[in-house]
Amino acid sequence: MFTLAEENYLKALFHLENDNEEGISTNAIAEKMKTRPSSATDMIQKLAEKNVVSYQKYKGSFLTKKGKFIAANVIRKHRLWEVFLVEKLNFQWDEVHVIAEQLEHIKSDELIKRLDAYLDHPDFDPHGDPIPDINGIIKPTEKKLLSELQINQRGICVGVKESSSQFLQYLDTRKIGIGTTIKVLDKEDFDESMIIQIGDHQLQITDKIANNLYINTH
Amino acid sequence: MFTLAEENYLKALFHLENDNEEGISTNAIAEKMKTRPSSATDMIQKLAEKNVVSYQKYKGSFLTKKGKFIAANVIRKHRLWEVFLVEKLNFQWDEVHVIAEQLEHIKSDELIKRLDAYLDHPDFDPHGDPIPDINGIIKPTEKKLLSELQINQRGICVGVKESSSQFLQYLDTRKIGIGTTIKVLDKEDFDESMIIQIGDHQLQITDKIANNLYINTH
DNA sequence: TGTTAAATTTAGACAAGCCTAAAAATTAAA
DNA sequence: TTTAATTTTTAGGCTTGTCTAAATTTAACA
Repeated sequence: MFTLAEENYLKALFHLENDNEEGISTNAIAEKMKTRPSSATDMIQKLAEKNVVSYQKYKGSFLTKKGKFIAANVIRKHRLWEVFLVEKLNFQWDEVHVIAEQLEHIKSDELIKRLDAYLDHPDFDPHGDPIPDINGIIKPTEKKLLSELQINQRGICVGVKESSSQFLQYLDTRKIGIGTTIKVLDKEDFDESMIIQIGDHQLQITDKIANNLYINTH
Repeated sequence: MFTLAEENYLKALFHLENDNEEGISTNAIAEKMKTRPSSATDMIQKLAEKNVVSYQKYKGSFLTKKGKFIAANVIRKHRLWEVFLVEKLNFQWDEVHVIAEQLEHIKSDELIKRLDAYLDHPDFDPHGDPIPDINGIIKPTEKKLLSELQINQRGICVGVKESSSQFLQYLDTRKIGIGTTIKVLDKEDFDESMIIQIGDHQLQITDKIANNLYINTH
């Protein structure tokens, strides 16, 4: 069994591995966990003892197979709870993260099994991030940034890159959410802004926005 | 803000106060919390520092007004989650306690507000225990034990006294649950067993069962 | 009422997870 | 390639919540 702190470190390692191909540096872990490097060292060494992290002094760390499974399971729970909070309790998608950070640590396989069924086995959380299956497997999705779309191309919004509260609220006020169909009407080479169609209205957006929205074009 | 351990002690004190009119003994607290008396002393002293418990050395403890409010709120969360688990996720009523013990510590007033609304503001949990309102007030209910009913009297099962897993399963297999109407057909003075009517079938029950079921006769 | 017995508290320790300060290893730069 | 900068680890400490063992207070009984 893993403690709350251990689960959070495993989750952090899982997220950091996506970027880095090398072993993850202790400093990077400390930064992600908002602790001191010395604290990260302590915990990494403990997790290595438990065979969920592979660790060599001064060389960085990465998750073992077992570690990946446990981390994916925590992330699975986090994202399922986020779906619950948005779909059933009508939270806005920018309000759910903090609460899901607590709910993800509730220990009961049966609970998650039933919650998953109750939510009709969702594949994505409200931010468009994929929900790992019960074996920790994440289905790869071929999503691209809105900025990569050509004029007249259309697609469905499936997620955001950076989910800051401000950005999510920006999207909400403009009626952009997961599942929203977006069509590129025009692109301006000069400043990389674009004009897009959402439902029956048009909207001009900056490159910053276009670089933060994931689109599934099929 | 209170830690998980602190909340659990407050909850224990709340439950123990119902029985004892006097200050609650340190030993009783330790027994309830399954710790040593010395540990209970430590925690009680800390809670007294925080003004949620009134404590005098060697004299026992009781909750202050503030302590009662916090405890009732934890219990409110526990019972609301139990309703969710049974009503929405189709758990059996004897399976939900352990999970609710974890969920009750999730910190988000908004979450509980929405959960309460989602469950349609229930007054009782699946065991028939009343759910404190947002101010920590528990509506008093005039329930009596099934054993106190007279022949030909009827009432609705509103709760159980001891909710051991065995007992709850005994009730489940005999189709007795919260809301079940029970009518006393006969009482045997000799062994205090009774014959009761449930729906369209009759059942003989021992005094032990009759002393464990709360009935609302109105 | 004096003397056990029981209940309660204090003292000192320990594990988890964090910290600061200092030492050691690695990497970068001159 | 030798020194300086950076990264990482170690050492020692702190808090929370627990424990055991010992001391103290209260209760019980003869």
